Amino acid sequence: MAATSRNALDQHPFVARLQHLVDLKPADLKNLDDIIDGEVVIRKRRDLIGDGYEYRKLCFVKDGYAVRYKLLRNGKRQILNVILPGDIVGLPGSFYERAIYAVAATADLRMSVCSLDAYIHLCHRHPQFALALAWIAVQEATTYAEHIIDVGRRTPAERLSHFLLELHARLRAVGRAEEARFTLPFSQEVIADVLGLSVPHLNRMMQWLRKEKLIADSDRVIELLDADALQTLAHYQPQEMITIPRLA
Amino acid sequence: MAATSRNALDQHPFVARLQHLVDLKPADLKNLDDIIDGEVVIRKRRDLIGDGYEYRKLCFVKDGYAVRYKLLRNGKRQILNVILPGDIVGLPGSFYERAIYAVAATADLRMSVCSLDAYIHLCHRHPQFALALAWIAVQEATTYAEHIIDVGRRTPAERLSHFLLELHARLRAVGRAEEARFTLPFSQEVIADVLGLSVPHLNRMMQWLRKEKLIADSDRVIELLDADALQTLAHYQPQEMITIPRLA
DNA sequence: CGATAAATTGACATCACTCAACACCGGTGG
DNA sequence: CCACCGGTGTTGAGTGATGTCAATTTATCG
Repeated sequence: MAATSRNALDQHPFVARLQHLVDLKPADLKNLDDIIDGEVVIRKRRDLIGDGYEYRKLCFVKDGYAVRYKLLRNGKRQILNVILPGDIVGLPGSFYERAIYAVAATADLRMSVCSLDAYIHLCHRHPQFALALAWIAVQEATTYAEHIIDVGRRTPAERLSHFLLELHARLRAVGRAEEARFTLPFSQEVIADVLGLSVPHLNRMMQWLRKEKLIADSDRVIELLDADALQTLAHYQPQEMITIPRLA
Repeated sequence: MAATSRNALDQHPFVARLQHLVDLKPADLKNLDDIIDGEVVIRKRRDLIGDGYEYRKLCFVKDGYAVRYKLLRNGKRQILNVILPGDIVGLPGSFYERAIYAVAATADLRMSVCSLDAYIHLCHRHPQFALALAWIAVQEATTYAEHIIDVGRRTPAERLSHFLLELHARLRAVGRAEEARFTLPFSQEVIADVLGLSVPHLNRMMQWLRKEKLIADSDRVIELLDADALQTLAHYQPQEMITIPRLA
């Protein structure tokens, strides 16, 4: 796989994301490409990591969508975050003795896979990959932090607005959304489980946003009619991460 | 400060935590010690990082307690997590253009401070520090993830149980708790803002746990009377992180 | 065109919030 | 030594938001 093409990773949304954080030279990309074991495809509605299983890989999502979640005894499900192109599957699961959360594809998923060991080996030789990993983990933690605020203290309408804005920003960062419009890759059931709401109530909030002329949607295409008002409502503020300083 | 004693960091709870993750030699500790700028003390009830300020330091908590939080327009506060000895202040704040969350001491706080730049410089020379940072960020993300499940899908009683169990485990890891007993370093107002509950309701849940003989408490000393039942109730499961693999 | 998933609607019950008031404690200054 | 005060914990009454549990319509996909 490492040799399918000279620049196998060039189009990879994960690489695009990395290059936002740190300056990578072609040689670095080659190093990364060398530890990729291959490509994996997971069909929609399939579980890819089961809660409690041992897993020790990193998967860089090339295309498709998934959710990381936990199922409780009473049948309730909490989705921790949605996984988009450019994200890593296996974080945090691969860093624990056994995976603590499950991951399920919500749309056919294509990923480049490498073993965690190989990646860490690479980190020892090229510390910028270790720093990149740290940066991405911090970013992940920040996404989770906003999510805590959502379910803890934002009203349902605020939560939904916040979710839509953040999703839009993340999709836009990997070229999957237009200026004020994007295709929702998730069902209302999924979104309800992200936001800790019941499906009927989520549906009502969706209608409310439409009634208030904040969004319009048909099928799964969302249009942000008044992004400013949405941002105010949601207490949303875009967060600019610093880039990784170069060696002095 | 770097030279106050030959082993200035020996007793440091952050170092204890590091050594759980990776094998550090005395020379490594010396390297870490060398970039420490000094020690800082923050008095109880003082804000140490303000939301929106630029901050570019890492503070390793030696002693004391704090909370990381966000204030919303309507006056509501969501606490993202509680900060204990061994934790890092400045994560994730220092990785963004401007801090996104505020941090306030809830008890007098002593910390060793270094600049983020210096730490990253160290990472380039000694990649295991970069990996350690990644590991800690992943750990942070995991704590946040459990917190999402708390506020999203656990009932108030389950949340509180989960919080107490997790706090106990984290305190125990740094020698601040006994087998089944610990001193709660936070007021009910703080805990309510952690768990997304109102103070009166949190209070009632506390009473319920007492009534059910799951905990006993006087002053701020909590006794876990039936840890098994608490764990079941809370869907709590201890999470074992893997250690950072050594270079082959 | 049938089958399955997704979105929508409505009636109803209840959990948890709001807004009080009050008890208790330790410290502090008169 | 006592009065005051802020912080903390506790209690109660009332209510509205949000979940539950359907039924029903609409989309999607073989």
